[in-house]
Amino acid sequence: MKNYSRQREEIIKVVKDSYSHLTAEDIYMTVKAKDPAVSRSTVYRNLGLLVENNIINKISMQVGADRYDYRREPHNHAICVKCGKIFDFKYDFEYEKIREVVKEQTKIEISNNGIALEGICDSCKIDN
Amino acid sequence: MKNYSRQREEIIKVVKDSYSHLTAEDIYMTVKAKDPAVSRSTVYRNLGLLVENNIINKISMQVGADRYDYRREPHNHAICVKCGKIFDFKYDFEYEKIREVVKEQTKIEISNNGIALEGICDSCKIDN
DNA sequence: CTATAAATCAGGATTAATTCCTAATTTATG
DNA sequence: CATAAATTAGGAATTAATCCTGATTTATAG
Repeated sequence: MKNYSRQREEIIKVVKDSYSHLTAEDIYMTVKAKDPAVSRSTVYRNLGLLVENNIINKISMQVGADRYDYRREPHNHAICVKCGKIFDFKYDFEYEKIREVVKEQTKIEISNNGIALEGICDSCKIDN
Repeated sequence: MKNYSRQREEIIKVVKDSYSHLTAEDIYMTVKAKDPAVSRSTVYRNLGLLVENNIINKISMQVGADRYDYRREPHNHAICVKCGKIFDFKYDFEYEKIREVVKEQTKIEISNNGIALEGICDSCKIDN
């Protein structure tokens, strides 16, 4: 992340402007609409850099491709492991305290911007 | 999960006896040591069934293959997104209350057996 | 028991998502 | 303006997981 690039700016913009949870492919298609020369590897490389620099979050999924969202205020995700739908939910976790406890017990510096939980959504429960 | 199978029993045993977080490949290799005829697809198919039936947990990773662990008392995971190491940690989450809140807000029936957080572990922080 | 149906299997082909590689281009630096 | 550093496009390669087919095993019903 040392030099400016038009492509990276556009990728950030796409993720920032979307309030949903996009896949790399979604982002690639959207950027490509504006800049047809952009390549998939540029999208993947930049998404990786942006995650490393805590500008966006990566959500690893049990089903389908990873998702990305722009890092705003902390919020939580409930993910359906059948269809991959992601819902935001509110819950008053003590993020700071959790971070400290984890650091103390495991030496891991947590980067999560919320807590992700998994289960089965309503419509997947019906048609099983 | 209607019929008995020797292969499935052995897969359960491997996951149960290991107190670490195994990949499908780890499990395949261990089962194969006892039963050289077992196939990879049998391992994948059964792991899927066992997850669906809440006998084991699947941990989706930002790096490398998914991991599996036997479903014992609830416990939490801190995962290094660089090297993929998984550490257990203790924290007194109100699992039941969280489950209710998520159900109410999102209609998702949570299956998690604990909470997973991500970050960078000590040794990955040093050699970056 | 034996016949039939249902579930499971092995082995390998296929797919999906991501990473890696290379030579060309762009951006920063002095 | 010249050189070094960062980034790119495009496509090949890799990885993990799923899917397919015909054979085998297990359960069920007579």
